[in-house]
Amino acid sequence: MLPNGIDFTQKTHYCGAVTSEQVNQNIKLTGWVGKRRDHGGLIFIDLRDRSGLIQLVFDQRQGIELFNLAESLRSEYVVAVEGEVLRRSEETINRSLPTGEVEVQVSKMKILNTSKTPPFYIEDNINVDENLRLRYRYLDLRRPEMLKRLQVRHRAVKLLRDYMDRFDFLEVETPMLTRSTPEGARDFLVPSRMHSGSFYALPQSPQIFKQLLMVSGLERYFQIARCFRDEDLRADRQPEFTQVDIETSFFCTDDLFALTEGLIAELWKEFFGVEINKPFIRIPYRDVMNRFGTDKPDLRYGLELVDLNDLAQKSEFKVFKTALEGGGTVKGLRVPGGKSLSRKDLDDLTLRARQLGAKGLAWTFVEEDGWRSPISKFFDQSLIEAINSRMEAESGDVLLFVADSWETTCQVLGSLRSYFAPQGLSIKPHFLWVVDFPLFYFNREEQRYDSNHHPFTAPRVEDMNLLESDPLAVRSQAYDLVLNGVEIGGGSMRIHDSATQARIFQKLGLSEEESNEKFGFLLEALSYGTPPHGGIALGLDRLVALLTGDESIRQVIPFPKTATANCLMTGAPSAVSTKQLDELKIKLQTDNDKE
RNA sequence: GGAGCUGUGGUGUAGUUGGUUAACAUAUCGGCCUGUCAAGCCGAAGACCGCGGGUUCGAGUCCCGUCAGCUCCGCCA
Repeated sequence: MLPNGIDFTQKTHYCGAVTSEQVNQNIKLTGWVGKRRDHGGLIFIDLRDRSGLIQLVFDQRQGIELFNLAESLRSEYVVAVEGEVLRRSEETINRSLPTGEVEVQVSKMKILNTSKTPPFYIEDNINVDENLRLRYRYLDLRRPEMLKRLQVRHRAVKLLRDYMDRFDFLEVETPMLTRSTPEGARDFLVPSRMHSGSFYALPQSPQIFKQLLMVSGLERYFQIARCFRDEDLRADRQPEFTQVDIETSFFCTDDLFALTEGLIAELWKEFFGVEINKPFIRIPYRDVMNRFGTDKPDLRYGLELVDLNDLAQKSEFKVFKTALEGGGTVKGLRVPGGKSLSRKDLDDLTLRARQLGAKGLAWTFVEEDGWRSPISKFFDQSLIEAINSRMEAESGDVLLFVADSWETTCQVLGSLRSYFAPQGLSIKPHFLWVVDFPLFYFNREEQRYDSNHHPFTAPRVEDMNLLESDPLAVRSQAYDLVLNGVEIGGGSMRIHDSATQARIFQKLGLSEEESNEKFGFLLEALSYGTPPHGGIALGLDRLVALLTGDESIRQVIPFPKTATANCLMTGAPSAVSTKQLDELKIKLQTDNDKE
C-alpha cells in the first residue's frame, strides 16, 4: 500500500505490494513495462515499479482497442493502468514472485511514455561491462538490486541519525567551500571569481570545523559529511565519499568506543539480525603489527607472525645476524601444510617479498628429521628444534622468515599472511579497535616528521616527555575501527590547548609564522575555553557495502566515478569556456609551456 | 608516475600455428499462437573486430603507439 494521508490519484498501490488481500478490488498502478509475453490473443506484461513486479493480463476478448494498445507496449514503456485484481488459478500461481498468487486484469491503460530499447537488461544478476552501467547509470539504478542498495543506504543512514539523536547529538552542516590546508591529501581546488588568484578547497573532511563546534559548546555533533580528496583511486576509494562524522566533548575514549560499538551493533542487528559481542577487543598498534603485520588485521584466521630475534641471534645465518646488528627484526610465518608448495611457488613468494621492500625471503620445509632448506646448514639441531617449537611447526609445514627493519619485516610477513588466508572465510564479524598509534612517522621524502593521523591528534600524556628525545616513540590517542581486515573508521582525542598544539606544529616543521598563517584561527580558538574533545569518522560507503555484501563501494554510491575520476554519464570533468576562465582570470598552460 | 588484465553485432561470448563468407546465444523487428512468467515456433535485419600506425601476398589474430575500463604499487587516513 502507498503511505496514507493523501489520496494519490495516479496509483493506489505499489506493484510489488499487490497480494490476495486485494482480490476483486479495482486498483490503479503505474510503472515500467518489463517482460512481455505475447500469446496472440492473450498478453502478459510484467509491470515493475520501485517495489517489485506484478503480472498484468490483456485478453483480446475483453476489447480489441485496449488489446491493440497492449500489443504496442515495449520494454521500459511507462504506463498507468487500472484494473481488477484476480486470484490466479492454482496451476498458474508463480511461487517465485511475492505477487504470484494474483494478477491484474487491465480495464484501462494509458501509455505515459515510450522508451528506446535499453542497452542492457533491466533486471538483477546481469553480466555487462561496468563501463556501460556507469554510462547509463540511471538505467542501472532502475534494476531492482540497485534500488535495493539505495534503500539499504537510506535505512542505514536513517538508523544512525535516529541513534545519534537518541544520544543528544546535533547534526550540523559545515562548509564545502573552505580553506586549503597543507596537511594530508591533495585538495580539490575551486577558483574564486571575486578574489582572482585565490582558491577555496573542498573539504578532505570537516575536521577543523567539528573541533570548532566543540569550542562553540555543541558538545555532541555529527554529520553525514561529503569529503573530497584529489588522490589516485582504488577499488574502495572515490574522489568524493561520505563519512559519518562524529565529535564529542567531555567524552573519554571509552565513552566514544561504547557509543560507536552501540551504533555498529544496531546496524548489524537491523541488517543481519545478529547480536554483536561488546565491547570490541582492543590491541595496541605495536602488537597488531607484531602479530599480524598490518594495522588492519583480519582476525578470522590465525597465522600469526612469530618473533625470533633471540633465536635468530644464535644462528650462523649472516642475513639474520646482519639485520639484528642493524637494529632490525627477524620474524617467521608458519604455513601449515606448506609442503605442497613448489620451488616456483617459493620463488614467487620471494619475488613478492622483494617487491614489498624486503631484501629476500628465507624458507624451510619442516620434516620429521629436521629442516630441508638452503639455509638449514646455518642452524644446529637444537636451534631448529627451538624455532620449530616456538612456531608450533609440524612436519609438512613450511616456515617463512624475513629479517629486515621492524616495519619491513612486519609488513612483508603480514602481506604473506593474508596471501595464505584460508578460502571461504565466514562473514562473521570480528571487530577490533587498534589503539596507541605512533603520533608521528618520519617522512623520508620531506626529511621531517609527519602526523600519522592528523596534526590535531592528542599525544598520550605520559609520552609527552619523549617529544624531543624520541618523537617516533610518542604514542597518540588515535584509534581505528577494523572489521575483518577492513578499516571502517578512525579518530582520536584532540589537542585542546593552544600551547600543546603549537608544540606539535613546531615538531611537524611548521614555523610559527606558517602555523599562524595556516591555523592561526584554530590556535586562537583553542585559547578561548576549549573543552577536552575527540571524535571518530566512519566510512559510510564502505559500511553500506558491508551491509549489502558488495566488494566495491561503487555499488552503493548512486553516481560513482571511475578509477581515473571520470563520470562516464555526465562526462565530468570537462573543458570550460574561455569566458568562464576569463572571469576567473585563469590561463591554461599549454603543453609547450611545460618544461 | 609505474605494472598487469580487458576491449569482436544492442548485450554476453567464440574465433585454432595469421588464410579469404567473423560463429553462437540473447535482445531487436516481422509473422503465427489464449495461461505464460528465462513463454514457444518460423523468418529478417544487425559488426569496417576500441582508435592510429607497422610487419605481411594476406591481420580480429603478430609488433608499436594511443584511448577507455578494471586491479595493484607509489599516493591517500
